Amino acid sequence: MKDLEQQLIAKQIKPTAMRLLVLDFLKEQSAAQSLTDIELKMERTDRVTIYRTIRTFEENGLVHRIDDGSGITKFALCAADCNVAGHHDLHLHFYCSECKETHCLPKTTIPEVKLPTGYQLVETQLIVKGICQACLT
Amino acid sequence: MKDLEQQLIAKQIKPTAMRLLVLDFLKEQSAAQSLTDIELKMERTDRVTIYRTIRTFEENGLVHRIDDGSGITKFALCAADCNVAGHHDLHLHFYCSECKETHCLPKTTIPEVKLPTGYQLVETQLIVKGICQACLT
DNA sequence: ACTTAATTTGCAATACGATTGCATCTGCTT
DNA sequence: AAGCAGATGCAATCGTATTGCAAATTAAGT
Repeated sequence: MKDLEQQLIAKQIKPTAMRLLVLDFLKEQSAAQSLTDIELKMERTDRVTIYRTIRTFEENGLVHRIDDGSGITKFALCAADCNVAGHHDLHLHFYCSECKETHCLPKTTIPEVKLPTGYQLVETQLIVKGICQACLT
Repeated sequence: MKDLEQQLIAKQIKPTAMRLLVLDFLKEQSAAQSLTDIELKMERTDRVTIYRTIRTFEENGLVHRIDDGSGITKFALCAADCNVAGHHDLHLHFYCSECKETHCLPKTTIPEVKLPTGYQLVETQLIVKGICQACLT
């Protein structure tokens, strides 16, 4: 548990019991989780607390928000080298229309986009939909 | 008005008064519109009717749905060469964090993405966030 | 340990977009 | 003109996101 605490402290987040539990939970997940996912899969939880915990995590650059087009916001732990200032998702997200799970694909980089003149780019977000490994077999 | 009717008929949509009004409205917009946008900007409208009208348009490949990450689904007319079978957005969408408007940038094509083996791609969706021309000046 | 101040947590309540059910209306067919 | 199918409008519901407030917990000082 000590390492979880350290991880929170490193991001200037006070390590409360709840936060440790949520962080621990998120670490075990391979797919991005919605608030409802977390609420249902964890025991003895209050939705609002999860909501605020995740929001704190997000503000401090510990998790990033993913909008995979399903209409439900999901969250996943940031990579170790994420920092608060620019923790935009530089990797793409894969949404499986079969199992409805969303996975981060950090290995796959986002190709650079050239915008028409006059547009100033701040963030690029790439969602790829298809069928994932597990569902293909 | 005749051309609007033709446009609906060409997509196998029965040209009712409501549908002509909505199509006409959409044609005048430069930015993608949410249901609420349409409801508020058009007069004498019922949200549900707009909802179903837009859904019909979408199913018949007349408009496409845009999830720009704002949490609110928006819609825009498809380009002329869209067809029902594969009217996935092959262009990218630009979301201005200043004016909150979402514009289609049909001229800018989506770079090809190479997925890890085992993933089967169906659709690619690219949202770029930043500041648009109008808001920069 | 004890008190106090500041966060955090949990419950209730609200806001809002999306969606459905159903009754009515409209327009076309016979 | 009657009948029928689809379109429309209203009421109601669902689910997620979000806020207010009081109780509980944590951190800090004595």
